[in-house]
Amino acid sequence: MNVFTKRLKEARLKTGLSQKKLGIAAGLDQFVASPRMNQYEKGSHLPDINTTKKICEVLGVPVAYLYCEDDELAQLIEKYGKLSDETKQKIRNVAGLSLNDFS
Amino acid sequence: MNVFTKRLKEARLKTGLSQKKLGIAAGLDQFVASPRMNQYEKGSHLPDINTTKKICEVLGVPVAYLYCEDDELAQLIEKYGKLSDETKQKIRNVAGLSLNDFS
DNA sequence: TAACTAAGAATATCTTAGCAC
DNA sequence: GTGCTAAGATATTCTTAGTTA
Repeated sequence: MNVFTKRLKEARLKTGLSQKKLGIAAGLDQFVASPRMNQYEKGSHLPDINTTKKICEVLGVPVAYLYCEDDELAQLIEKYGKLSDETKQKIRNVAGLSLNDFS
Repeated sequence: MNVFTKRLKEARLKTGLSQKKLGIAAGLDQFVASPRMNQYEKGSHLPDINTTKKICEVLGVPVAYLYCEDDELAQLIEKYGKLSDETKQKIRNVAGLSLNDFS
C-alpha cells in the first residue's frame, strides 16, 4: 500500500462515494468505473494525469495531496485551499516565504 | 507546458545539473538519461512513480511538489521539510490543524 | 450493491539513433 | 556538451467478463 492508494482511499471514504460512483463522477464510463477505480485504489494500476485531476476535483483535494509522503504536510496541502488569504499569508510569514515582510 | 514540467525544470536549474546528469544521478543508464529527462521536462512523456521519486530525491523536493498546481502552495511544500519542528507546529496551529490546541 | 481480479486489447513510455545549437 | 525528437521496442494501463462478500 503506497501513499497514493492510501490518500485516495481516505479521501474517497470521506466523501461517502463508492469506487464506481467516484469514477463516474470523475467522467469514467459506467462500465469501466468500478474496475478502474479499484485498480487505482488497490495500487495495481496508476491513473493518467488527466484522470487523476478529475478524481481530485470530485474528492476536493489538490493532485499534490495524493502524492504527498508526509502525513502532516498532506493535511496542510488538503486544507490550504480552504483557508482565507489572511491565514495563507500568516503561514507564509511563519515559513519565511513572505516577499513583503517588513516586520 | 504543464505544472509537472514547469516545476521539474525550475528545480533542476536550481541544482545546476544538466538533464542528462540529473537522470544519471537519479539512477538512469547514461545512454538513456538525456532523452528520458528531456521527455519528462518537455512533457512528451511522464516518468513512472519510482523514477519520479529518485528524481525528486536528487532535486531535494517532495514528489508532491512536482504535482502542485498552486505556486504559493508549491513553495510551501518545497520548504516544509527544511523547517524546524517548532515552525512546523506553528504553521499547523495557524492552519487550524493542531490536535493539542488548548488555547 | 460494493469490492475486487485475470487476461487480452489498447495505449503509454523507453531505447535507439540520431539532429541542432 | 546540452537540449531535443522520431519511431520501433517494450511495458504499462484499460476494457471485458466475470468472482466474491
